[in-house]
Amino acid sequence: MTKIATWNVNSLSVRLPQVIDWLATHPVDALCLQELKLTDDKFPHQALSDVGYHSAVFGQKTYNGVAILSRTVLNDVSKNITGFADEQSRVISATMTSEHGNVRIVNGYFVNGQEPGSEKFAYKLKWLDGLNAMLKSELQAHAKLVLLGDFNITADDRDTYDPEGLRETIHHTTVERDHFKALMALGMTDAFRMFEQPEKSFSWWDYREFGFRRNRGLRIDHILVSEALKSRVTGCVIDKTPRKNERPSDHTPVIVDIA
DNA sequence: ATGACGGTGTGGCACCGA
Repeated sequence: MTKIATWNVNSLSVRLPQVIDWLATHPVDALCLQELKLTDDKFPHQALSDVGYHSAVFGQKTYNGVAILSRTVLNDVSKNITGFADEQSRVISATMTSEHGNVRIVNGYFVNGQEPGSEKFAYKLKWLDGLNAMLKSELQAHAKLVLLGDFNITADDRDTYDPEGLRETIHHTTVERDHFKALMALGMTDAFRMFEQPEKSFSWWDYREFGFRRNRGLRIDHILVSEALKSRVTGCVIDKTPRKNERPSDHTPVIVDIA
């Protein structure tokens, strides 16, 4: 069994103790992090190595920053989207060795986009096009591939607490969902939806207005698996428990099991 | 229509996230 997880930690400096606690109870083979909000030189390699993880890191000051933690050595690490000039540290890819042979991991902190029609929204769509192009070539090189992270997109109306009220707002627009579908069209499957799931399953809740307590959330953290892995996927769950911690991240981990 | 909460960097707040 190989377990791979994703978690937007919203500052690794603040959340490191929670990450280490979580790994103790959920000793996944790989954990992909987003929103490190720290530079490479501040990354806690030693603390994570002490609990058995190698790390590949692409950090940035204040914003963004992504990393892959793995029990086995990570090879062929690449940063950002090939062929897409980006000032922001949003993607890190690496190959992990597993019982299934090599598995390519593409870990992304997708652009938020702020508001449809804004410059940031235009950047989000261009970024998604760039990622799509990169994924196409990654899939040609690596049949067994996982694309995961904070997508900042709800895949459909099941992924939001208020489908009608939030229709065509950020994370909910048709054009964002079309870009999500375009990634799936490359041969990727949303692992979470391969299985029956509780209604109103979310991976993010606003800090404000008791968002978590009222389950006013979104499912925007996703794990997509390639065709070659799909038949081996035996489960995919959201672990809400870290959202109950003191000083939690606003996101919570998602885990996929590959038999 | 706005802000609400939390993180960062810097500064007595502004900016950003989703």
